[in-house]
Amino acid sequence: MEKKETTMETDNSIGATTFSDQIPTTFSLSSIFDMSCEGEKGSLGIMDLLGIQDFTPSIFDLLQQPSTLLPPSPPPPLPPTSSLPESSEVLNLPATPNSSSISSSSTEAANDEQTKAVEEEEQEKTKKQLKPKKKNQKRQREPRFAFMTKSEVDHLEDGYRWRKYGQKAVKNSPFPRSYYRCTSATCGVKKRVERSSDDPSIVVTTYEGQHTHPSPVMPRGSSTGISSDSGSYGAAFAMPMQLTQSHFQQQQQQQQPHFHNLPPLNFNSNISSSPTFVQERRFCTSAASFLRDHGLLQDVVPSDMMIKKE
DNA sequence: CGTGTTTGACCCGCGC
DNA sequence: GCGCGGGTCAAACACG
Repeated sequence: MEKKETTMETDNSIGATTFSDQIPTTFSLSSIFDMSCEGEKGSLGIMDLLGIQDFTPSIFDLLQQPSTLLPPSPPPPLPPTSSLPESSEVLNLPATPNSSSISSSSTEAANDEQTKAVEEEEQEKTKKQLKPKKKNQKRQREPRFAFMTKSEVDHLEDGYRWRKYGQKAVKNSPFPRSYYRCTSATCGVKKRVERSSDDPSIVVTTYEGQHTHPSPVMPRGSSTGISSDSGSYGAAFAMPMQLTQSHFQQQQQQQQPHFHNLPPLNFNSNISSSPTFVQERRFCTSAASFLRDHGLLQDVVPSDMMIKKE
């Protein structure tokens, strides 16, 4: 296709370079939970799943009642998780995000070799039948996590480098959905970014997959950065933290030597005093309920931030 | 030149 | 089986 003058000035094309100028003055992360229940056909209902109508009226009111941030419906029933790769979608159980025993990580590692073999077989088969660029293999679903972020920018800086590989119009929404992929060659993490049609100030970011590498953006993040054992959970959970830190970096125009990828739910006291972080803590509260079964969590999350969701 | 974005085409899964 | 819509690909392009 002949590319004409690219006059696309979509507000979602904000790059990392311009992001710093558009840091939201108010950043309110509202909720996070498993999006694995999101069906292929139902992805359009993200807002519904997220209960954004309930969210919209007053995030702060809701923040006063963390329990209201929980998904309106209980987590989807877990199909028997055999070693089949298709089960990856249901692996986003409340696995320990900050421990190496994360189930999705180990399971995925175990599945990886099996799935690779299967994939190669299928690819070889289908290569002859289909265009090389297309794969006939069953699409595998990584664990997904969605954030609702009150922000003016769509693409939130989360410490990783992303390459946009697609943009689609969303049905019943004036805002497009953008597809990003981690630029690391070995990392297949993707994320989707879309704006709520109900409340344009709300950005829904959905992470899919696990980072297999530390954050490349953070200068000293390798030691405590998000590694394979935290994966997407880490990315997902660290994102608001990083944004918060980035936010304050922008505000204070100074470098913080500890600025790096934080492990999930590793609350850094240096930023915990900020008003924004209070919101982040609320966010993490919601996340805590999400991860309620994991021992290490109690070590880093104050008990009053934990929610029993039964 | 390397990296990231744009965008139309294509594939695939699902509902009817 | 067909159509719709979500998701992905990849060439062309933009930019530093």
